[in-house]
Amino acid sequence: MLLRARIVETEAYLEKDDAAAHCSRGPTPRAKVMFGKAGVIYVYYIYGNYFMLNFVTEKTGLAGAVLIRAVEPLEGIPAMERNRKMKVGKNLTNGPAKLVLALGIDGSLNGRTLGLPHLAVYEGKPVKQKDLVTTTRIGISVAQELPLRFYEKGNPYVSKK
DNA sequence: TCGAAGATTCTA
DNA sequence: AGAATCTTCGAA
Repeated sequence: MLLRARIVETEAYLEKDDAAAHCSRGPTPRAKVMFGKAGVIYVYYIYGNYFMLNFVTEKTGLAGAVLIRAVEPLEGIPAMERNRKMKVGKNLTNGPAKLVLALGIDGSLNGRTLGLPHLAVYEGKPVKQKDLVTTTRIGISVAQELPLRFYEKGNPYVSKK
């Protein structure tokens, strides 16, 4: 079953001067994959229930990742709805834990490199410059002032506060 | 070891 | 507005 979706909201987590990033306290057991090479998948477990999907962005030895906060479903939507196991409507993939569930992702992808058959990223329909909105990040208690959240203006699958 | 906090979501 | 739920990490 092929599932496809378009990334419409992301947040960046940096190595330097970003206390909200898991890598800010060095390569702990959890955060060490953030110090790997670009293109590695970082999936972590949080709040006793959810997985979050990130892609490592910096070269080996430097830390950094992009959190995928929301996607627009394109193909395999019935399967995604089944994966969510509840009534969802437009809430199918409009949040970081929701999209992980819809796409059938779990911790087994952590540390693996992007690519088929498990998970691949391709260049898709670009976000127009005028529709690219930059704001502060959501759900963190430190470094809240950094403008590191990016989303497509008007897209119904962007997460709500 | 222990305890607090957490890149959230759902229900009431 | 608050609970659910358990891993992670730093301090003791």
